[in-house]
Amino acid sequence: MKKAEKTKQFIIEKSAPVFNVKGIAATAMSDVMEATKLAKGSLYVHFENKEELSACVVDYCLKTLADKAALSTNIQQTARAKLFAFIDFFSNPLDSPIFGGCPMINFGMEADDTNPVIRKKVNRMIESVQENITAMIEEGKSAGEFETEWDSEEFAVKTFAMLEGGIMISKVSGNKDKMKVIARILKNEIEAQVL
Amino acid sequence: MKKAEKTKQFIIEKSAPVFNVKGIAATAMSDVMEATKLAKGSLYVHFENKEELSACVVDYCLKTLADKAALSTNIQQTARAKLFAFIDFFSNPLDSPIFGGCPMINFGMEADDTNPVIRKKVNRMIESVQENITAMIEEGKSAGEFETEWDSEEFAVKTFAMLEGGIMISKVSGNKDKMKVIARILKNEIEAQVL
DNA sequence: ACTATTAATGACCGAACGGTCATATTTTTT
DNA sequence: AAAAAATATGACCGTTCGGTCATTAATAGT
Repeated sequence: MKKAEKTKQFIIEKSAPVFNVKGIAATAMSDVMEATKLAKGSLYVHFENKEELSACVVDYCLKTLADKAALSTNIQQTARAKLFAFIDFFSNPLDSPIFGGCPMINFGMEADDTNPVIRKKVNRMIESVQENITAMIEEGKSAGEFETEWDSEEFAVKTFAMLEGGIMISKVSGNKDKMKVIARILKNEIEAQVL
Repeated sequence: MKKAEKTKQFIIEKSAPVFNVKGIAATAMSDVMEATKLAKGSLYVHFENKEELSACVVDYCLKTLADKAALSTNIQQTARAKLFAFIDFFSNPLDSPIFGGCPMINFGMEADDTNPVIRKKVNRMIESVQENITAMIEEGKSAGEFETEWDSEEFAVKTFAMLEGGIMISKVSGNKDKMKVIARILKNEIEAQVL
C-alpha cells in the first residue's frame, strides 16, 4: 500500500523537470521512462494515462513553487522584508524550484487555449500568489509600516505581471539584466510607501 | 516562378494561427494539411521540413505583430498618444494580430529551452519592441512633451514586462480585468511625466 | 513461512507522426 | 501550340507515439 504512493511520487518528481522544460505535448512517455529508469508498464500501474501524469506533475510543480516561495518570505519579520524576499525569489531564475523555470508561465502559456484542466490549475495559483502579495501589503499597513492609502491589489497585479514578464524576457534572452532592473524598480516603489 | 511564392505564403498564413494556438511541437503536418486543404506532398514542395515551416511561421507572426503595432502608433501625433496607442494595442487581446495571442510569449516560452533558432528570433523582436518604446519616450522628451529626467529605458522594460505579464494573466484566466488595471497603471505613470 | 495482493516488466498493438516519391497536373517558356 | 519546367497529389515508408497485457518479481497480510 505504501510502496505504490512512494513510486507514484518518485515518477512525478523525476519527470517534473522534463515536463517543465519540454512542455507537456513534447514530453513523451519514453522521456518519463528514461527519467525514472522504469519500464513503460510500471508507469501505467500508477497513472491511467499521460494526461493524469501531466496533471499530477503540474500540481507538484505549482505546490513546490508555492511552498518554497512561502518559505522565503515567512522567515522575514517585516512586511517590507517579506516583499523584498518575494521579489528576490521570483527574480532569481537560478534557484528556480523546478528546473526549467516558472511553471506558471511555462504550463500556463502552453495550456491556455488547449488544456482547460491545466489552465485552471495555473489560474488558481496565479490568483493565490497575487492574494499573498496583497496580504503582505495589508499586513504592513496594519503594522504601521506602509502608507495606508497604498492600493495593495493594484500593486499586487503590477508586481506579479512585471515579474512574470521579466521571467519571459530573461528566459528568452538568456540574460538576467532586465530582471535586475525590474526587481530594482519594484523595490524602489515599495520603499516609497514605507513610512 | 510566382506561383510558388504565392503558395508558400498561403501555407504560412493559413498555418500561422494553428502553430500560435497549439504550439510548434503539438502542431502536426496533418494540421497544416487541413488548414491549407493541400496534400502532404505540396507542403514539402515549398518547405524542406516542419522545422523550416515553423521558422517561417514564427517570422510571419512576429512581423505581422510588429507591422500592426507600428500602424497603431504611427498614426498618432504626440509621443504621449503613441505610447497610449501602444499600450492599447498590446493590452487588447481581442484584436490580436494573429489568432492565439502574442507570438512573443507563445513561441518564446515554448522555445526558450529547446529551440535556439526560434528563441533568437523572438529575442530580437523583444529587444526591438523595447527599443521602440524607448524611442517614443526620447522623442517626447525632445519635443518637450515629457520630463527630460525620465528614464526611458527603464520605463520601456517596465512597460514591456507588465504588458507581457498581463497577457499571461489574461490568457490563463480568460478574463481581461487585470489587463485593464495594468493599462491604467502604465498610462497614469506616463501622464505623471507629461509637462 | 505461506498466501494473496500488488507492483514491475517488456514485447506487442494500432494510430499518428514526419517525410518520400513516382505520377499527374498545371504553369511557364519558347 | 508544343515543349519544358515546376507544382500538386496521395499512396507509401520507417519511426515513434500512447497505451495494453500476460508474465514475473516483490510486497503485505495472516
